[in-house]
Amino acid sequence: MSKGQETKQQILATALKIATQSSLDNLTIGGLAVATGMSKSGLFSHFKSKETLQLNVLTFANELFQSTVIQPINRELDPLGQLLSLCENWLDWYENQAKTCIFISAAVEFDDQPGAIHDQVKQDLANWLGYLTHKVTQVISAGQFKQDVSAEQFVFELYALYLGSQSMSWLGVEDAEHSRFKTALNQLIERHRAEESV
Amino acid sequence: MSKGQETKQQILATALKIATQSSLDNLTIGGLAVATGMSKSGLFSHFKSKETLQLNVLTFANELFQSTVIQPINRELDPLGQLLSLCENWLDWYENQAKTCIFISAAVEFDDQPGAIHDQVKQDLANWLGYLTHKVTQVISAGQFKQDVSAEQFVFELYALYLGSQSMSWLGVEDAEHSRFKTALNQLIERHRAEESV
DNA sequence: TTACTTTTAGCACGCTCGTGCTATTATCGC
DNA sequence: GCGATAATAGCACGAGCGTGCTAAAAGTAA
Repeated sequence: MSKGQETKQQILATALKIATQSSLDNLTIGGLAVATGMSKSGLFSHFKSKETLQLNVLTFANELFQSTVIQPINRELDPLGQLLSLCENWLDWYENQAKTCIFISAAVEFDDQPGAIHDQVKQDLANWLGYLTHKVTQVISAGQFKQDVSAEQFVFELYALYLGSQSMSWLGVEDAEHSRFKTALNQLIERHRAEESV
Repeated sequence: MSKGQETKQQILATALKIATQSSLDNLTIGGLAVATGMSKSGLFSHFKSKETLQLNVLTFANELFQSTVIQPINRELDPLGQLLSLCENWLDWYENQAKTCIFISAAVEFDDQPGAIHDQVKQDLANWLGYLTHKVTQVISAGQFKQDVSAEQFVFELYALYLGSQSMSWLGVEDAEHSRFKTALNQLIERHRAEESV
């Protein structure tokens, strides 16, 4: 990797940290330059525009999400085990970052603001929910969930719980162990579990 | 009401619309001045700072929330009926606005940004969730929910569904009738309903 | 080492923001 | 109607933003 690519990755790591703590559109070239110890224009020349920078941050976040949430799940577990493992990694994701998920806050911030970033965030979220749906479908096929379970409805409720847990922990109501989330998740799973597999 | 108070309310109505469509901290004095047809400084003198303006917008939103969501519920219904009525009004709230709830987006935008607005939004959300919890407690006391139901856990799940519905409809997955939300809400209620009241 | 390319810094620009100051205009109690 | 008070407009400021342009420095291959 050339020197340029190297510092570019380092810039993006810092940018992701800032964008997560603050927000993707409060991310400022000048602020990022200070945080990385570079000059504003030196940093800027890596990305030809702020929008490109933001898109690169999203790509960087995606790669990190892939490698810390999706990739580490044990493929030898049964489908339900994989789903549960995925949920744990997913919780860790927002816990290890600044208690917020950049995709979710970016979705809120750019919901009204059409453009490339809006589209990208939407795509990223849709991809992730699609992946979850795929996994739930596997659980159903494996006979661990009832056959008439709607994977889409299940994922909706799961995703809702995730959002709720984040919002509640921001309010200082949800505890560090995500008790409310886990209680609800267990009930959600028990409700859908096939009888013979209980 | 004096002329000043009158135009101030009108400004706040416009400001709420903008802040809901866009966001509370993207709300700009200049933009609001154009939207109301006033001069920047003329508008500014109503509020001594931008922060005061934003706080006033929150107060205005609270009053509107009170009068359109909380106040209209029929007090003669039984507790569960009141809770359901509340949920319907709550759905209408974010549906009638720009498909987003200003409190929720403000909570996301100011989660990292300490200050008066952060505190106010947090307080507002906590108040609302507290009110919901109070209502659920009444449903339990009235014997319509099982006696061992945790009102806090119930409200957590209800609130999570609300967030989920909003996020999903932004993604274009949830339909206009909030099918996923309503399906989940029905199940949530049935799960907690006392046997003898089914 | 040399020649070429890539990476970085310095500087300036136009723009928008929040906010003060001063004057003008409208409102309202007497 | 008049005089005091409140509301509004005009204007300017300093700061921060994204973004170009040009030169210097660092990296890289021969």
